[in-house]
Amino acid sequence: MAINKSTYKDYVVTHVYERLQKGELNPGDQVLESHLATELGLSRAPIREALQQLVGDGLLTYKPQIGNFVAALSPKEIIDAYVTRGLLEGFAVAEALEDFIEEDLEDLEDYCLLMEKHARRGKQKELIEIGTEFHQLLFNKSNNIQLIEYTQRLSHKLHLLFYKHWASLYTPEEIRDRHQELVCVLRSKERPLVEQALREHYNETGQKVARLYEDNEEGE
Amino acid sequence: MAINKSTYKDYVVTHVYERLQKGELNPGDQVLESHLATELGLSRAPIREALQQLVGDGLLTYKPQIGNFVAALSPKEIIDAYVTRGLLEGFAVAEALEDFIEEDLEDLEDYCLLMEKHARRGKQKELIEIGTEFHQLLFNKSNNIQLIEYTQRLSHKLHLLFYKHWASLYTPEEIRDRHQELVCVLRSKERPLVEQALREHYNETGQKVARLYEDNEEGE
DNA sequence: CGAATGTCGAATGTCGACATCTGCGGAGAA
DNA sequence: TTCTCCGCAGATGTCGACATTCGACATTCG
Repeated sequence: MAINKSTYKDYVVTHVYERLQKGELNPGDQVLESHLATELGLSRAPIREALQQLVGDGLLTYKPQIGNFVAALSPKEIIDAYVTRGLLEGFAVAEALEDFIEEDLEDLEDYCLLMEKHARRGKQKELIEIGTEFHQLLFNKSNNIQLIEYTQRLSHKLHLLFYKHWASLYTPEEIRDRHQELVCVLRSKERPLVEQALREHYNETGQKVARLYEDNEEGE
Repeated sequence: MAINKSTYKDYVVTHVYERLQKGELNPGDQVLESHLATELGLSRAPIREALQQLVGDGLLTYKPQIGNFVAALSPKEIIDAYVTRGLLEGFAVAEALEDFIEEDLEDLEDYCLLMEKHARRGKQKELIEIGTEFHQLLFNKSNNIQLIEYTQRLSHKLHLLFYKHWASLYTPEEIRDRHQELVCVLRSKERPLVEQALREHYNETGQKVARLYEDNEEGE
């Protein structure tokens, strides 16, 4: 696990991340403070702080006097989140368009091939890791702190809530082509094209993920 | 103020908002838990929860083992925040372009005139109120929950940190014209134009606000 | 006299206990 | 039998106290 920098809060946050990734916590589940407290050998204070941070990140929803629950996004909310992600990343990349040098683009192309390879071999974990790094390379070129913060948050939220589906959405060829096309558009250095391409990249994925959750209607 | 729904946390948050609006809390100031606790007659627990939420909203910055401070944005960060605001609101409006009916546009034009009037008479509070409502009308037409959440948050942050300058940035005529132009572009129903107009609307303001903070270099 | 160091006060981090509220389940009456 | 009401766990909300860490002042040595 990560180094225990200063407080227990980050440790608890990390722990919940892992529980989410392992699928031990699923959308709609209640996250009990006392349970986490005994599990980690802490009091409820640092647990509560960690949960509050997770609520701020959108991973949990908080109902006063009742508790915290793993976010259960409706199909519409899933699409909304992905659309917003596309908007943010598209703009971030467009703003930093001039900073992408040939070397960066070649690295990105390498990632495309790597993703295809991992997808073919069913190495889901590696596939997702490379995919995440691909997009991090993109929006981290921006030097707009505010923009990066929001993009990072949203990226994190989508990652933890939906990463488990990512390997089943596209065929290995599609994965490669979709990302390869982004690199091509980047090469063109045409700002509007870049923004549009990234928006559609995420719109498409959002639609697909949302379709997986079509039945579960838990509106309020 | 809003109804005190259930817990003290929201009460504390509201209290800090008011302190910020009254100028009793300024960028860089440390926000002491114990001070707030005695001031409100509460223990530190609900205070800490409220402060954490404010950190999540970007109004405070948190330094482990040291404390919470009112966010002191550098000029660059101010510009970044406004640019991001323009991006979000521009997209939100563009997405809901078809939902703006003539009546909405006329309401918006009324607001333009009202803003000019209040500005002329030095009614700062009313001016800001109408200005906020103007932009709320814009982005609240969107039905993208995720987008609205981020826009709302950022709007709130900028409001509390910089609203005090808003009346001194533009002349009454400029205020009217700037917003009138937004309505005109809205009328054109041209998506790219609308996005671009709102981006520039906020870019301009961001530049102006940032200039006010050019001296205060408090890097870390 | 200036700089490094020891010590003290204060603020945050954490804890365990109590107060309050929610939801469930059983007992009793129509 | 079924509906209603009451009371009981168990969860969150809040509190006061202790532990730990940071910053500043005072002291001491070069």
